[in-house]
Amino acid sequence: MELSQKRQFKDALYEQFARISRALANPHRLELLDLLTQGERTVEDLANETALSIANASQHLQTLRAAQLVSVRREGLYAYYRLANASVQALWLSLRQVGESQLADVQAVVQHFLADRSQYQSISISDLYQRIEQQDVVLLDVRPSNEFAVAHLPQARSIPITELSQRLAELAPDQPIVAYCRGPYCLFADEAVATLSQRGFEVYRLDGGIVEWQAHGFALAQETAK
Amino acid sequence: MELSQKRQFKDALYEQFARISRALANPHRLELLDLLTQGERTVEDLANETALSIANASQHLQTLRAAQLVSVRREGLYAYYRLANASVQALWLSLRQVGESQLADVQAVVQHFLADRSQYQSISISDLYQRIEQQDVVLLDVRPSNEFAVAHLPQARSIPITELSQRLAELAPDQPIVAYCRGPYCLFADEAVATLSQRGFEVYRLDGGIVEWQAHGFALAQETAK
DNA sequence: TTACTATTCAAGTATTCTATTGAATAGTGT
DNA sequence: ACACTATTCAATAGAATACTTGAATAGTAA
Repeated sequence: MELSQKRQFKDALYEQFARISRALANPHRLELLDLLTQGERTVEDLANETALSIANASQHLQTLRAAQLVSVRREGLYAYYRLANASVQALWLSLRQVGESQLADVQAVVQHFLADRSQYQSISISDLYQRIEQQDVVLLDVRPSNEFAVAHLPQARSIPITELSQRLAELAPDQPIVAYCRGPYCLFADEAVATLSQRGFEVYRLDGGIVEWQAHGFALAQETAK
Repeated sequence: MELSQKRQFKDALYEQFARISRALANPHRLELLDLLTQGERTVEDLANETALSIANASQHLQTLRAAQLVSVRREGLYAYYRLANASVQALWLSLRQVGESQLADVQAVVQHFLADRSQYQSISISDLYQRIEQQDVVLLDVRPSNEFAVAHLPQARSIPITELSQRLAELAPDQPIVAYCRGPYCLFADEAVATLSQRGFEVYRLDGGIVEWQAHGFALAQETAK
Protein backbone atom coordinates (compact mmCIF):
# COMPACT_ATOMS: atom_id res chain seq x y z
CA MET A 1 0.00 0.00 0.00
CA GLU A 2 1.33 3.40 -0.90
CA LEU A 3 2.01 6.19 1.50
CA SER A 4 -0.84 8.40 0.40
CA GLN A 5 -3.19 5.46 0.61
CA LYS A 6 -2.11 4.76 4.15
CA ARG A 7 -2.92 8.33 5.02
CA GLN A 8 -6.31 8.04 3.38
CA PHE A 9 -7.02 4.91 5.37
CA LYS A 10 -6.09 6.51 8.66
CA ASP A 11 -8.01 9.68 7.93
CA ALA A 12 -11.12 7.73 7.03
CA LEU A 13 -10.82 5.53 10.06
CA TYR A 14 -10.23 8.15 12.71
CA GLU A 15 -12.96 10.26 11.17
CA GLN A 16 -15.42 7.49 11.97
CA PHE A 17 -14.41 7.42 15.61
CA ALA A 18 -14.52 11.19 15.73
CA ARG A 19 -18.13 11.02 14.57
CA ILE A 20 -18.97 9.12 17.72
CA SER A 21 -17.09 11.57 19.90
CA ARG A 22 -18.85 14.47 18.28
CA ALA A 23 -22.17 12.90 19.14
CA LEU A 24 -21.03 12.78 22.76
CA ALA A 25 -19.65 16.29 22.72
CA ASN A 26 -22.69 18.02 24.14
CA PRO A 27 -23.85 18.11 27.74
CA HIS A 28 -27.51 17.58 26.90
CA ARG A 29 -26.78 14.51 24.85
CA LEU A 30 -24.71 13.08 27.66
CA GLU A 31 -27.55 13.67 30.07
CA LEU A 32 -29.90 11.92 27.67
CA LEU A 33 -27.54 8.98 27.40
CA ASP A 34 -27.17 8.83 31.14
CA LEU A 35 -30.95 8.67 31.53
CA LEU A 36 -31.16 5.98 28.91
CA THR A 37 -28.87 3.75 30.94
CA GLN A 38 -31.93 3.22 33.14
CA GLY A 39 -34.01 1.86 30.27
CA GLU A 40 -35.98 3.07 27.30
CA ARG A 41 -37.85 6.39 27.34
CA THR A 42 -40.13 8.47 25.20
CA VAL A 43 -39.01 11.78 23.78
CA GLU A 44 -41.44 13.70 25.93
CA ASP A 45 -40.25 11.97 29.05
CA LEU A 46 -36.62 12.69 28.22
CA ALA A 47 -37.39 16.30 27.37
CA ASN A 48 -39.09 16.80 30.71
CA GLU A 49 -36.31 15.27 32.73
CA THR A 50 -33.63 17.24 30.99
CA ALA A 51 -35.54 20.53 30.81
CA LEU A 52 -35.17 20.67 27.04
CA SER A 53 -37.83 21.66 24.56
CA ILE A 54 -39.31 18.67 22.81
CA ALA A 55 -38.00 19.74 19.42
CA ASN A 56 -34.55 20.21 20.85
CA ALA A 57 -34.56 16.88 22.65
CA SER A 58 -35.73 15.18 19.49
CA GLN A 59 -32.96 16.80 17.53
CA HIS A 60 -30.31 15.67 19.98
CA LEU A 61 -31.73 12.18 19.87
CA GLN A 62 -31.43 12.24 16.10
CA THR A 63 -27.79 13.13 16.47
CA LEU A 64 -27.22 10.24 18.84
CA ARG A 65 -29.07 7.96 16.49
CA ALA A 66 -26.96 9.03 13.51
CA ALA A 67 -23.91 7.94 15.48
CA GLN A 68 -25.65 4.66 16.28
CA LEU A 69 -25.49 5.26 19.98
CA VAL A 70 -29.23 4.90 20.50
CA SER A 71 -32.04 3.18 18.67
CA VAL A 72 -35.77 3.83 18.47
CA ARG A 73 -38.83 1.69 18.69
CA ARG A 74 -42.18 3.14 17.71
CA GLU A 75 -45.36 2.04 19.38
CA GLY A 76 -48.57 3.90 18.77
CA LEU A 77 -48.05 7.58 19.25
CA TYR A 78 -44.78 7.22 21.07
CA ALA A 79 -41.17 6.80 20.08
CA TYR A 80 -39.17 4.86 22.64
CA TYR A 81 -35.43 5.49 22.63
CA ARG A 82 -32.84 3.26 24.19
CA LEU A 83 -29.08 2.69 24.17
CA ALA A 84 -28.02 0.87 21.03
CA ASN A 85 -26.11 -1.76 23.01
CA ALA A 86 -23.99 -2.54 26.01
CA SER A 87 -20.80 -1.11 24.58
CA VAL A 88 -22.37 2.34 24.62
CA GLN A 89 -22.98 2.01 28.32
CA ALA A 90 -19.38 0.95 28.79
CA LEU A 91 -18.25 3.98 26.85
CA TRP A 92 -20.25 6.34 29.03
CA LEU A 93 -18.83 4.69 32.13
CA SER A 94 -15.34 5.06 30.70
CA LEU A 95 -15.91 8.72 29.96
CA ARG A 96 -17.21 9.30 33.45
CA GLN A 97 -14.22 7.56 34.91
CA VAL A 98 -11.79 9.74 33.03
CA GLY A 99 -13.71 12.82 34.12
CA GLU A 100 -13.70 11.80 37.71
CA SER A 101 -10.05 10.90 37.81
CA GLN A 102 -8.73 13.68 35.60
CA LEU A 103 -10.82 16.75 35.96
CA ALA A 104 -10.57 18.50 39.24
CA ASP A 105 -13.52 20.50 37.95
CA VAL A 106 -15.82 17.51 38.15
CA GLN A 107 -14.89 17.00 41.74
CA ALA A 108 -15.34 20.69 42.37
CA VAL A 109 -18.84 20.67 40.90
CA VAL A 110 -19.85 17.66 42.95
CA GLN A 111 -18.29 19.16 46.05
CA HIS A 112 -20.03 22.46 45.57
CA PHE A 113 -23.51 21.17 44.98
CA LEU A 114 -23.39 18.01 46.99
CA ALA A 115 -21.87 19.29 50.18
CA ASP A 116 -24.66 17.42 52.00
CA ARG A 117 -23.49 14.14 50.65
CA SER A 118 -20.40 14.11 52.82
CA GLN A 119 -22.52 14.46 55.97
CA TYR A 120 -24.03 11.07 55.42
CA GLN A 121 -22.39 7.70 55.07
CA SER A 122 -22.20 5.80 51.88
CA ILE A 123 -21.52 2.17 51.16
CA SER A 124 -19.67 0.65 48.24
CA ILE A 125 -21.20 -1.87 45.88
CA SER A 126 -18.98 -4.71 47.01
CA ASP A 127 -19.74 -4.01 50.68
CA LEU A 128 -23.41 -3.95 49.89
CA TYR A 129 -23.17 -7.29 48.13
CA GLN A 130 -21.89 -8.90 51.30
CA ARG A 131 -24.39 -7.29 53.60
CA ILE A 132 -27.25 -8.33 51.35
CA GLU A 133 -26.10 -11.92 51.50
CA GLN A 134 -26.15 -11.71 55.29
CA GLN A 135 -29.63 -10.13 55.12
CA ASP A 136 -28.15 -7.42 57.21
CA VAL A 137 -29.80 -4.44 55.50
CA VAL A 138 -32.96 -3.35 53.74
CA LEU A 139 -32.21 -2.22 50.21
CA LEU A 140 -34.36 0.63 48.97
CA ASP A 141 -34.79 1.62 45.32
CA VAL A 142 -36.07 5.20 45.29
CA ARG A 143 -36.33 5.69 41.52
CA PRO A 144 -39.69 6.07 39.77
CA SER A 145 -41.49 2.75 39.71
CA ASN A 146 -41.29 2.24 35.95
CA GLU A 147 -37.50 2.27 36.15
CA PHE A 148 -37.65 -0.22 38.96
CA ALA A 149 -39.80 -2.44 36.77
CA VAL A 150 -37.23 -2.48 33.98
CA ALA A 151 -34.33 -3.50 36.17
CA HIS A 152 -33.31 -3.29 39.80
CA LEU A 153 -30.87 -4.78 42.25
CA PRO A 154 -31.93 -8.18 43.51
CA GLN A 155 -33.62 -7.96 46.91
CA ALA A 156 -34.40 -4.29 46.42
CA ARG A 157 -37.70 -2.84 47.46
CA SER A 158 -39.28 -0.02 45.51
CA ILE A 159 -40.40 3.15 47.23
CA PRO A 160 -40.16 6.05 44.80
CA ILE A 161 -38.72 9.16 46.37
CA THR A 162 -41.99 11.01 45.78
CA GLU A 163 -43.84 8.59 48.02
CA LEU A 164 -41.20 8.05 50.64
CA SER A 165 -42.43 10.35 53.36
CA GLN A 166 -45.93 8.87 53.20
CA ARG A 167 -44.69 5.32 53.39
CA LEU A 168 -42.31 5.47 56.31
CA ALA A 169 -44.46 3.05 58.26
CA GLU A 170 -43.43 0.26 55.91
CA LEU A 171 -39.87 0.42 57.16
CA ALA A 172 -38.69 -1.32 60.30
CA PRO A 173 -37.14 1.37 62.50
CA ASP A 174 -34.38 -0.87 63.83
CA GLN A 175 -32.91 -2.19 60.60
CA PRO A 176 -30.25 -0.35 58.64
CA ILE A 177 -31.33 0.89 55.22
CA VAL A 178 -29.34 1.37 52.02
CA ALA A 179 -30.89 3.70 49.45
CA TYR A 180 -29.89 3.83 45.82
CA CYS A 181 -31.06 5.50 42.61
CA ARG A 182 -29.78 5.98 39.08
CA GLY A 183 -26.13 6.45 39.80
CA PRO A 184 -23.62 8.82 41.30
CA TYR A 185 -25.14 11.99 39.83
CA CYS A 186 -28.73 11.21 40.62
CA LEU A 187 -30.04 13.03 43.65
CA PHE A 188 -32.98 10.84 44.67
CA ALA A 189 -30.92 8.71 47.03
CA ASP A 190 -29.40 11.79 48.63
CA GLU A 191 -32.87 13.07 49.32
CA ALA A 192 -33.96 9.72 50.70
CA VAL A 193 -30.97 9.54 53.00
CA ALA A 194 -31.67 13.03 54.29
CA THR A 195 -35.35 12.26 54.92
CA LEU A 196 -34.75 8.93 56.60
CA SER A 197 -31.83 10.12 58.62
CA GLN A 198 -33.96 12.90 60.02
CA ARG A 199 -36.55 10.37 61.18
CA GLY A 200 -33.91 8.47 63.08
CA PHE A 201 -33.24 5.62 60.66
CA GLU A 202 -29.73 4.27 60.22
CA VAL A 203 -29.35 4.86 56.50
CA TYR A 204 -26.60 4.74 53.89
CA ARG A 205 -26.37 5.92 50.33
CA LEU A 206 -25.18 3.31 47.85
CA ASP A 207 -22.22 4.54 45.87
CA GLY A 208 -23.52 3.76 42.38
CA GLY A 209 -26.71 2.55 40.73
CA ILE A 210 -27.81 -0.35 38.61
CA VAL A 211 -25.27 0.37 35.87
CA GLU A 212 -22.37 0.31 38.29
CA TRP A 213 -23.77 -2.83 39.94
CA GLN A 214 -23.85 -4.48 36.56
CA ALA A 215 -20.34 -3.28 35.77
CA HIS A 216 -19.20 -5.15 38.88
CA GLY A 217 -20.41 -8.31 37.18
CA PHE A 218 -23.49 -8.78 39.37
CA ALA A 219 -26.88 -9.70 37.94
CA LEU A 220 -30.01 -7.57 37.94
CA ALA A 221 -33.61 -8.48 38.65
CA GLN A 222 -36.77 -7.41 36.84
CA GLU A 223 -40.38 -6.67 37.72
CA THR A 224 -41.76 -9.14 40.33
CA ALA A 225 -41.69 -6.05 42.57
CA LYS A 226 -42.24 -6.54 46.26
CA MET B 1 -31.91 21.36 47.17
CA GLU B 2 -34.25 23.35 44.97
CA LEU B 3 -35.26 22.44 41.49
CA SER B 4 -33.32 25.17 39.74
CA GLN B 5 -30.28 24.25 41.74
CA LYS B 6 -30.57 20.65 40.68
CA ARG B 7 -30.63 21.77 37.09
CA GLN B 8 -27.59 23.92 37.66
CA PHE B 9 -25.77 20.98 39.16
CA LYS B 10 -26.57 18.71 36.26
CA ASP B 11 -25.72 21.29 33.66
CA ALA B 12 -22.38 21.98 35.27
CA LEU B 13 -21.62 18.31 35.63
CA TYR B 14 -22.48 17.14 32.15
CA GLU B 15 -20.69 20.14 30.74
CA GLN B 16 -17.49 18.83 32.27
CA PHE B 17 -17.88 15.46 30.63
CA ALA B 18 -18.77 17.13 27.36
CA ARG B 19 -15.47 18.99 27.56
CA ILE B 20 -13.68 15.67 27.42
CA SER B 21 -15.79 14.47 24.51
CA ARG B 22 -15.14 17.66 22.63
CA ALA B 23 -11.43 17.07 23.02
CA LEU B 24 -11.93 13.66 21.44
CA ALA B 25 -14.20 14.96 18.70
CA ASN B 26 -11.55 15.37 16.04
CA PRO B 27 -9.89 12.69 13.94
CA HIS B 28 -6.40 14.14 14.27
CA ARG B 29 -6.60 14.25 18.02
CA LEU B 30 -7.74 10.65 18.09
CA GLU B 31 -4.82 9.66 15.94
CA LEU B 32 -2.49 11.50 18.30
CA LEU B 33 -3.99 9.72 21.28
CA ASP B 34 -3.71 6.40 19.53
CA LEU B 35 -0.02 7.02 18.89
CA LEU B 36 0.49 8.04 22.49
CA THR B 37 -0.77 4.67 23.67
CA GLN B 38 2.63 3.40 22.51
CA GLY B 39 4.51 5.74 24.82
CA GLU B 40 5.60 9.35 25.04
CA ARG B 41 6.52 11.36 21.95
CA THR B 42 7.79 14.76 20.97
CA VAL B 43 5.60 17.19 19.07
CA GLU B 44 7.75 16.92 15.98
CA ASP B 45 7.58 13.17 16.00
CA LEU B 46 3.80 13.22 16.36
CA ALA B 47 3.44 15.83 13.65
CA ASN B 48 5.45 13.70 11.24
CA GLU B 49 3.54 10.53 11.91
CA THR B 50 0.19 12.20 11.55
CA ALA B 51 1.10 14.39 8.58
CA LEU B 52 0.11 17.54 10.46
CA SER B 53 1.99 20.78 10.50
CA ILE B 54 3.89 21.28 13.71
CA ALA B 55 1.81 24.26 14.73
CA ASN B 56 -1.36 22.35 14.11
CA ALA B 57 -0.17 19.30 16.01
CA SER B 58 0.88 21.50 18.89
CA GLN B 59 -2.50 23.16 18.94
CA HIS B 60 -4.33 19.86 19.03
CA LEU B 61 -2.06 18.70 21.82
CA GLN B 62 -2.96 21.83 23.76
CA THR B 63 -6.61 20.94 23.36
CA LEU B 64 -5.98 17.45 24.66
CA ARG B 65 -3.99 18.88 27.52
CA ALA B 66 -6.75 21.31 28.45
CA ALA B 67 -9.05 18.31 28.81
CA GLN B 68 -6.38 16.60 30.93
CA LEU B 69 -6.13 13.70 28.54
CA VAL B 70 -2.39 14.08 28.00
CA SER B 71 0.45 15.58 29.98
CA VAL B 72 3.78 17.09 28.98
CA ARG B 73 7.29 16.72 30.25
CA ARG B 74 9.94 19.13 29.00
CA GLU B 75 13.51 18.05 28.61
CA GLY B 76 15.99 20.30 26.89
CA LEU B 77 14.55 21.52 23.64
CA TYR B 78 11.87 18.89 23.46
CA ALA B 79 8.38 18.56 24.85
CA TYR B 80 7.40 14.96 25.46
CA TYR B 81 3.69 14.25 25.49
CA ARG B 82 2.06 11.18 26.96
CA LEU B 83 -1.36 9.94 28.01
CA ALA B 84 -2.37 11.44 31.31
CA ASN B 85 -3.18 8.05 32.80
CA ALA B 86 -4.51 4.57 32.24
CA SER B 87 -8.16 5.60 32.27
CA VAL B 88 -7.57 7.59 29.09
CA GLN B 89 -6.33 4.47 27.36
CA ALA B 90 -9.39 2.62 28.57
CA LEU B 91 -11.58 5.38 27.18
CA TRP B 92 -9.98 5.17 23.77
CA LEU B 93 -10.40 1.40 23.77
CA SER B 94 -14.03 1.85 24.72
CA LEU B 95 -14.60 4.33 21.94
CA ARG B 96 -12.96 1.99 19.44
CA GLN B 97 -15.12 -0.84 20.63
CA VAL B 98 -18.31 1.12 20.12
CA GLY B 99 -17.14 2.15 16.69
CA GLU B 100 -16.32 -1.36 15.68
CA SER B 101 -19.54 -2.83 16.95
CA GLN B 102 -21.88 -0.04 15.94
CA LEU B 103 -20.64 1.65 12.86
CA ALA B 104 -20.81 -0.37 9.72
CA ASP B 105 -18.75 2.45 8.24
CA VAL B 106 -15.74 1.50 10.31
CA GLN B 107 -15.92 -2.04 9.05
CA ALA B 108 -16.36 -0.74 5.53
CA VAL B 109 -13.26 1.43 5.78
CA VAL B 110 -11.17 -1.42 7.12
CA GLN B 111 -12.56 -3.77 4.51
CA HIS B 112 -11.87 -1.36 1.71
CA PHE B 113 -8.31 -0.53 2.55
CA LEU B 114 -7.26 -3.71 4.21
CA ALA B 115 -8.53 -6.24 1.72
CA ASP B 116 -5.08 -7.85 1.91
CA ARG B 117 -5.52 -8.57 5.55
CA SER B 118 -8.09 -11.26 4.93
CA GLN B 119 -5.67 -13.17 2.69
CA TYR B 120 -3.39 -13.88 5.59
CA GLN B 121 -4.10 -15.60 8.85
CA SER B 122 -4.30 -13.83 12.15
CA ILE B 123 -4.08 -15.11 15.68
CA SER B 124 -5.90 -13.85 18.75
CA ILE B 125 -4.14 -12.60 21.84
CA SER B 126 -5.31 -15.48 23.99
CA ASP B 127 -4.17 -18.06 21.42
CA LEU B 128 -0.83 -16.36 21.21
CA TYR B 129 -0.44 -16.47 24.97
CA GLN B 130 -0.70 -20.24 24.90
CA ARG B 131 1.61 -20.74 22.00
CA ILE B 132 4.24 -18.55 23.57
CA GLU B 133 4.15 -20.66 26.70
CA GLN B 134 4.76 -23.73 24.57
CA GLN B 135 7.61 -21.91 22.80
CA ASP B 136 5.81 -22.81 19.67
CA VAL B 137 6.28 -19.56 17.77
CA VAL B 138 8.71 -16.70 17.29
CA LEU B 139 7.11 -13.41 18.26
CA LEU B 140 8.19 -10.45 16.18
CA ASP B 141 7.73 -6.80 17.14
CA VAL B 142 7.99 -4.77 13.94
CA ARG B 143 7.49 -1.30 15.42
CA PRO B 144 10.30 1.26 15.49
CA SER B 145 12.90 0.27 18.05
CA ASN B 146 12.24 3.13 20.46
CA GLU B 147 8.68 1.96 20.89
CA PHE B 148 9.94 -1.53 21.52
CA ALA B 149 12.23 -0.15 24.19
CA VAL B 150 9.35 1.52 26.05
CA ALA B 151 7.22 -1.61 26.22
CA HIS B 152 6.78 -4.85 24.33
CA LEU B 153 5.25 -8.27 24.72
CA PRO B 154 7.37 -10.63 26.77
CA GLN B 155 9.47 -12.93 24.57
CA ALA B 156 9.14 -10.59 21.63
CA ARG B 157 12.05 -9.88 19.38
CA SER B 158 12.49 -6.50 17.74
CA ILE B 159 12.97 -6.17 14.01
CA PRO B 160 11.56 -2.83 12.86
CA ILE B 161 9.61 -3.12 9.65
CA THR B 162 12.11 -0.86 7.90
CA GLU B 163 14.89 -3.37 8.49
CA LEU B 164 12.94 -6.55 7.98
CA SER B 165 13.93 -7.46 4.46
CA GLN B 166 17.64 -7.03 5.28
CA ARG B 167 17.44 -9.17 8.36
CA LEU B 168 15.60 -12.22 7.10
CA ALA B 169 18.64 -14.39 7.81
CA GLU B 170 18.02 -13.98 11.53
CA LEU B 171 14.80 -15.92 11.30
CA ALA B 172 14.66 -19.70 11.33
CA PRO B 173 12.82 -20.73 8.16
CA ASP B 174 11.03 -23.66 9.80
CA GLN B 175 9.47 -21.93 12.79
CA PRO B 176 6.13 -20.18 12.64
CA ILE B 177 6.25 -16.42 13.19
CA VAL B 178 3.71 -14.06 14.74
CA ALA B 179 4.14 -10.40 13.85
CA TYR B 180 2.57 -7.53 15.77
CA CYS B 181 2.72 -3.75 15.84
CA ARG B 182 0.81 -0.88 17.43
CA GLY B 183 -2.67 -2.27 17.23
CA PRO B 184 -5.45 -3.12 14.84
CA TYR B 185 -5.10 0.01 12.69
CA CYS B 186 -1.35 -0.05 12.38
CA LEU B 187 -0.10 -1.41 9.10
CA PHE B 188 3.43 -2.47 9.98
CA ALA B 189 2.43 -6.02 10.87
CA ASP B 190 0.41 -6.36 7.66
CA GLU B 191 3.48 -5.39 5.71
CA ALA B 192 5.64 -7.81 7.66
CA VAL B 193 3.22 -10.65 7.08
CA ALA B 194 3.15 -9.94 3.36
CA THR B 195 6.94 -9.81 3.15
CA LEU B 196 7.56 -12.93 5.18
CA SER B 197 4.79 -14.88 3.57
CA GLN B 198 6.28 -14.17 0.18
CA ARG B 199 9.61 -15.61 1.32
CA GLY B 200 7.95 -18.82 2.37
CA PHE B 201 7.66 -18.29 6.11
CA GLU B 202 4.63 -19.51 8.02
CA VAL B 203 3.50 -16.22 9.47
CA TYR B 204 0.51 -14.82 11.35
CA ARG B 205 -0.62 -11.33 12.21
CA LEU B 206 -1.44 -10.77 15.87
CA ASP B 207 -4.89 -9.35 16.31
CA GLY B 208 -4.01 -6.41 18.54
CA GLY B 209 -0.93 -4.71 19.94
CA ILE B 210 0.55 -3.98 23.31
CA VAL B 211 -2.48 -2.03 24.50
CA GLU B 212 -4.83 -4.89 23.74
CA TRP B 213 -2.40 -7.35 25.32
CA GLN B 214 -2.42 -5.25 28.46
CA ALA B 215 -6.20 -4.98 28.37
CA HIS B 216 -6.29 -8.78 28.53
CA GLY B 217 -4.55 -8.48 31.86
CA PHE B 218 -1.15 -9.71 30.68
CA ALA B 219 2.10 -8.05 31.68
CA LEU B 220 4.49 -6.18 29.40
CA ALA B 221 8.27 -6.21 29.27
CA GLN B 222 10.69 -3.34 28.79
CA GLU B 223 14.08 -2.77 27.18
CA THR B 224 16.44 -5.76 27.67
CA ALA B 225 15.86 -6.19 23.92
CA LYS B 226 17.07 -9.22 22.03
C1' DT C 1 -64.17 12.62 8.51
C1' DT C 2 -62.33 15.84 12.27
C1' DA C 3 -59.76 17.13 16.27
C1' DC C 4 -55.88 15.93 18.81
C1' DT C 5 -51.21 14.29 20.24
C1' DA C 6 -46.22 12.97 19.85
C1' DT C 7 -42.59 13.53 17.13
C1' DT C 8 -39.82 15.20 13.35
C1' DC C 9 -38.30 18.51 9.86
C1' DA C 10 -36.62 23.06 8.05
C1' DA C 11 -34.68 27.57 8.25
C1' DG C 12 -32.16 31.39 10.49
C1' DT C 13 -28.93 33.33 13.62
C1' DA C 14 -25.36 33.20 17.07
C1' DT C 15 -21.57 30.58 18.60
C1' DT C 16 -17.73 27.46 18.38
C1' DC C 17 -14.11 24.82 15.99
C1' DT C 18 -10.34 24.11 12.42
C1' DA C 19 -6.23 25.03 9.67
C1' DT C 20 -3.03 28.38 8.20
C1' DT C 21 0.20 31.81 8.75
C1' DG C 22 3.71 34.42 10.86
C1' DA C 23 5.52 36.05 15.14
C1' DA C 24 7.05 35.06 20.01
C1' DT C 25 9.32 32.18 23.56
C1' DA C 26 12.70 29.35 25.62
C1' DG C 27 16.25 26.29 25.55
C1' DT C 28 21.25 24.74 23.23
C1' DG C 29 25.79 25.15 21.48
C1' DT C 30 29.59 28.17 20.07
C1' DA D 1 26.58 37.49 22.97
C1' DC D 2 25.00 34.94 18.69
C1' DA D 3 22.63 31.79 15.65
C1' DC D 4 19.73 27.95 15.82
C1' DT D 5 15.95 24.73 17.05
C1' DA D 6 11.49 23.03 19.06
C1' DT D 7 7.45 24.59 20.52
C1' DT D 8 3.72 27.75 21.46
C1' DC D 9 0.83 31.83 20.74
C1' DA D 10 -2.35 35.01 18.17
C1' DA D 11 -5.22 36.35 14.49
C1' DT D 12 -7.90 35.18 10.66
C1' DA D 13 -11.32 33.10 7.43
C1' DG D 14 -14.23 29.34 6.51
C1' DA D 15 -17.00 25.32 8.28
C1' DA D 16 -19.88 23.07 11.57
C1' DT D 17 -23.17 23.15 15.71
C1' DA D 18 -26.86 24.69 18.87
C1' DC D 19 -31.32 26.57 20.00
C1' DT D 20 -35.64 28.67 18.57
C1' DT D 21 -39.68 28.89 16.00
C1' DG D 22 -43.29 27.30 13.22
C1' DA D 23 -44.82 23.92 9.95
C1' DA D 24 -45.27 18.93 8.53
C1' DT D 25 -46.13 14.00 9.52
C1' DA D 26 -48.32 10.07 11.41
C1' DG D 27 -50.87 7.76 14.55
C1' DT D 28 -55.31 7.84 17.86
C1' DA D 29 -60.02 8.70 19.34
C1' DA D 30 -64.65 10.15 18.45
